[in-house]
Amino acid sequence: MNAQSATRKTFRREGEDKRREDLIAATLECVAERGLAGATVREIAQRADVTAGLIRYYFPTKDDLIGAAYRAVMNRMTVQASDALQNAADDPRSRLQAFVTANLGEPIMDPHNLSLWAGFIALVHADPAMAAAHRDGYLGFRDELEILIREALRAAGKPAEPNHTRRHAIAINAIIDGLWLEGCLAGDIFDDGELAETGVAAIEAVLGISLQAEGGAQ
Amino acid sequence: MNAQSATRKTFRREGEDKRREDLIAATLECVAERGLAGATVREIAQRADVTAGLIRYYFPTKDDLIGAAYRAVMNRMTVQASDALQNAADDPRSRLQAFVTANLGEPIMDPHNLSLWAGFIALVHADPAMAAAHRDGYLGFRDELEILIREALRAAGKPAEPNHTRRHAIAINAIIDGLWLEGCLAGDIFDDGELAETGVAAIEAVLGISLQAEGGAQ
DNA sequence: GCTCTAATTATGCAAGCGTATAAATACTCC
DNA sequence: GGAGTATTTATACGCTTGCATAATTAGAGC
Repeated sequence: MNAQSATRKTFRREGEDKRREDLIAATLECVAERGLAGATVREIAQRADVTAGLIRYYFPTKDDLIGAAYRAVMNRMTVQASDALQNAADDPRSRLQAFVTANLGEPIMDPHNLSLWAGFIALVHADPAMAAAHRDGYLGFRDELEILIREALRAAGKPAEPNHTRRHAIAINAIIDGLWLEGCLAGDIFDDGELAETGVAAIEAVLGISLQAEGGAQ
Repeated sequence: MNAQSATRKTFRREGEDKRREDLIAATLECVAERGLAGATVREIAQRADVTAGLIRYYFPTKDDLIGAAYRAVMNRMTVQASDALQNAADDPRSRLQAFVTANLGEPIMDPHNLSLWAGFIALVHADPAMAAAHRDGYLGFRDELEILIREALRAAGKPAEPNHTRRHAIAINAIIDGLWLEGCLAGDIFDDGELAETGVAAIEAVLGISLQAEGGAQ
């Protein structure tokens, strides 16, 4: 009978970094399409065009891969938001507006990102390490936001005491998170850009300033 | 050898409603403690002091049980928030404030609720039935909020056009959701009542009115 | 081109999963 | 108090999962 039926899979030896990235990317695809439960080692491997065993070669356990994927997503979102700042005007108010708008638009506001994020958040309660990772990310985000807020207030000629900026950062962080959530969950029931507009308007109200560079304080 | 070693489990026949509730409660315990992945039929059954097969007697499939549990959580939170309204003063502004404060305090703002909610949200993207269930819940909450907003604006002598109240409902819903999230995830880094205060202040700023009954419009 | 090694494949296993189904039993009704 | 039935237990099956490990091979270095 066919002597060469079971031919062994040919393969290339990739660099360690490249493989890791590919595996993480494949993981994200799986999670995006069928949720965390759909991200099995076999499915991930198939999508990365690799056999399942290789995953263990790069990640001690599946949870490590999942954790790496989580960090990758969070990092990606952070980088994308920072990119928006790079391209923003110099005026602090414009920068804050750009930051908000970036976080409430593509590609950050995406159902796939939410699925990943939610899947991990659900684990935070059970896994202290994951909880710490999350808290760091949250505080980092809020600190970045607080700086933007302080500078925007100053540019508008308003006082920016730590007491107030902390509270403002908490509230504005909530606005961004909440709108991001709404958009990810049911983006189709909102007009294009509606959430970003709503967010900017709400933030302007909270801070009592306009985020249009032209407009002044009060 | 011991003739009576394997004694069959004794049991009581419970009413249908009671059993369903018990099974849902057991499911919520499992999800809260170890995430959705920890909610296996066997674990749930054990916690409800019942054998696994019984679950299928009340729920055609495990997914049905999970869906029922999700609806139960959402319903519970909604009811708790509505209860707060029942006990609130008559003034529409007080009512809105009470609603916000209730959503940003115990027992609604609780890590367990977040774990449950997040675990389910992660499924929304993959499961259309769950997505529909969620959208209904979300829109119901927002509609209730929009009514409170409209009446608060009117009581303060401000115009309340549908265009504006819709936007306000979106923004304020985001504030509540976002702060709820922050509180659930890291309640210990906030002072008692800080999040509720922050939320009320932000909402007052967005609406341009005071929510203290004494204070007037503008 | 040969050798050596690290990267990759292939195979298997034990555990846990959801579900199906038959046997047992607690309760209801007469 | 005996019969009948709806509820519950018990058992088993087929799959899938994550993980381990042995066998292979691509590519680097000499």
